[in-house]
Amino acid sequence: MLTEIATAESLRPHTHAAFPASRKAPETLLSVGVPMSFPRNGEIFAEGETAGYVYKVVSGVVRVSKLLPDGRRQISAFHLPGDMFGFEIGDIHHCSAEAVVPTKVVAFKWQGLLGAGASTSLVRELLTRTMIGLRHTEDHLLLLGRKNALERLAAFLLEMAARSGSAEMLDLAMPRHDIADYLGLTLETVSRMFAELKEMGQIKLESARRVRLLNMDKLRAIAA
Amino acid sequence: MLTEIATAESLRPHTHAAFPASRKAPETLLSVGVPMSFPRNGEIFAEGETAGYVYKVVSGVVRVSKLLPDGRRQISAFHLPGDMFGFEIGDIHHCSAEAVVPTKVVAFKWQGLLGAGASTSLVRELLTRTMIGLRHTEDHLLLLGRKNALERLAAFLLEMAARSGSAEMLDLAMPRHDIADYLGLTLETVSRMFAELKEMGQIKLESARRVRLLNMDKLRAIAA
DNA sequence: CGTGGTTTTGAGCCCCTTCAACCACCGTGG
DNA sequence: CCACGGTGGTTGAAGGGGCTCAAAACCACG
Repeated sequence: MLTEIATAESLRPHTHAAFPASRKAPETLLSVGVPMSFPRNGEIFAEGETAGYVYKVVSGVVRVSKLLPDGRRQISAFHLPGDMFGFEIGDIHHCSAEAVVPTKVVAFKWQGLLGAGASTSLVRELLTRTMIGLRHTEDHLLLLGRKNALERLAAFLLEMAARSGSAEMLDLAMPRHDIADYLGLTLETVSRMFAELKEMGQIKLESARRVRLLNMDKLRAIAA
Repeated sequence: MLTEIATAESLRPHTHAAFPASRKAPETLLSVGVPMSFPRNGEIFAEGETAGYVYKVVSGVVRVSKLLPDGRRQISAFHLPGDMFGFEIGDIHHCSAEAVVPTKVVAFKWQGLLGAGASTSLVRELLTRTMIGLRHTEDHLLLLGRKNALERLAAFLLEMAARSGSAEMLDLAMPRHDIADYLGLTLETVSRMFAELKEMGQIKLESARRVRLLNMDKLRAIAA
């Protein structure tokens, strides 16, 4: 999937560029890929900034969020290795993106991908990825608009399990506050719902970030 | 292929083809379009159905929604004339679409649009439209996750005003129940927020569906 | 006029938030 | 080795915003 981009990516070692513009692009098929790395909570781009690049996660976790003027925050997605993010219509980012943990990404120039000589298959690949994002976001609308706190947390745990190998043992990269801003709750409520799922015998908390899912089917029933 | 849709549609009790199935669409890039019309609350497609077409609204209003097993509903978008909807990755619809009022749409075969000979400009057009949908949905996530009832209704009125010519006089096509399912509220709360905006002197209700926006800037401030 | 669908209004309650305190972990330095 | 501060997480008590349940009002249409 996305072979042209993947090729460009694998051709290049992961260096620690501070900013895309600071590196020269090599002459390859789609040579605009630039490896970058960010520390925990490092800002990849901010709402209102000039766009121009799309990003692919190599390692780590990225959160994409929007802010209200008074500081209320909504995280629209967590991105894991292999995911792409940063798609914009105009030249302005209307979301911000930060590294949840130390993270490596590759940045691709949007112009390079969609320029005059862009192959149909590549544009179609971008279309597919955008549609995947749209589907995920629409599912999340249902969660935020209509599910209660327990259902939201169950759905979150199942989503994370599905995306990290579907193992019963789950390592969460993000703190309670991020989970809360993703699920439209407060961190206290998230903590209480963890406790409630534990009471119900559906999960076991090895630590705050390590969760064992004891009964995925039951969790699916709870997630509604 | 032109008759395929018409035949499939006419099998459903509450959908009607607008024009004779034999009528050919003009020979343009989008020459596979089939006009269809639907009565109020007519089902355009349902969650779980086989996909294969994308739709463009000609007249009327369409709501796209998702359901939970117990009947809770979330409307992800209202589509007005000129909008396109029905984009799917696989061959299964994971949303349903219905006409809010008597509505005319044109259906395009997805295969026809993205087939072997598809032009890059057309694929790019679809990409842009999908990205517009993604941006709208992400904005709506913030509304559902973090805004209170009054802010949600103010944002809704402004959105509708902006999309229908930005006039101060607004004609809402949809009932309170649909507005509620779009905003993640109950219809009673929506009604109460209408009353509150009226109390505040921000709107005037000519009738339940006809709203005069008295102070757009103040409404924008309320919508956060 | 009735009639059915839609909208408004009222009263009580509950889920989640708010505010606050406490705890658990961890790297640092005396 | 333990005191120490800082971050992150849990737990408790109280309050409120939106929901539920209920009934009345409104309106288009026969």
